Amino acid sequence: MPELPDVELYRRRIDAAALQRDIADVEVLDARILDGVAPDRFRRVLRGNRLEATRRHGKHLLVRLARDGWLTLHFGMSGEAVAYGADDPAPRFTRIRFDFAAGAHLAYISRRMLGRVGLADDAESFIAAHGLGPDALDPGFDAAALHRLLSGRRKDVKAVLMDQGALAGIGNIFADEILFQARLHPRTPAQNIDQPKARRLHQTMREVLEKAIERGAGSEQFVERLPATWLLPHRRKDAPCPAGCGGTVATLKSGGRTTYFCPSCQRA
DNA sequence: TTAAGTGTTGCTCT
DNA sequence: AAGAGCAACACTTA
Repeated sequence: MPELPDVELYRRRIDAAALQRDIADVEVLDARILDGVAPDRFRRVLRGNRLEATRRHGKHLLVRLARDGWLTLHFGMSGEAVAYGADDPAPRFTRIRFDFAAGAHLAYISRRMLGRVGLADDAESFIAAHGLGPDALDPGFDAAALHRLLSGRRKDVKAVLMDQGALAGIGNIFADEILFQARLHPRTPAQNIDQPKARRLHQTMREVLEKAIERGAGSEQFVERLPATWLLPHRRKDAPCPAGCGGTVATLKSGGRTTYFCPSCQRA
């Protein structure tokens, strides 16, 4: 379930349960998940090491190691990081298991195998190498920066929001939610968004992402904890518009992704 | 049984 | 050149 808010939850899980503990062993259960590093080297680097600090950039989670650089985690469409107790079994679809000396475990889970885990020398160069734009919640990424980003582009606003090279962290679900709450049609050409609209979009973006983090995005109960006025709990074709406008939720395809929106309150 | 899915990359066509 | 469309990746669920 990993977009920015979900990855933020996984980051906090690691902070709470895995930081500053000696790594007794690491088991790579499926080597296909490793990006550019052989399982034996991965294991050698991690064993006896410690996770010192976490940092999130968009949907990427970067973990500084006590020695030898950074561990990089990306969760694809069906990934998760879960801490669990010494005597508990590893969750289903665990692809990498970290065993801490004190007995606790950390599981990197990826159901569809679309995530990637690797090692990097340096967080900044990793971000640059992946061509990532600023994190969507970076305080420096303000309304003016968003407006600048949108202004030269003919692409749909939704496509820009989801473009990790433009700004990092937003995927299909949260792009729909942000545009719904900002009352913008997903097909609006980016360059048609003027400064006041960009300001509103920016504020909505921050509110949605921050509220999602606060309500536990990535956890099982997340959707139930959301205000009923959000689109997310009503992502079904023909559902009544949760804003109460009287319209019905419709779908369209954008970039091969299903887009949910309310045609009556999100005018083009 | 078929299809669709909270991501990304790489290719093709315009 | 920018952008749209599509397949591929792997596997579950509706």
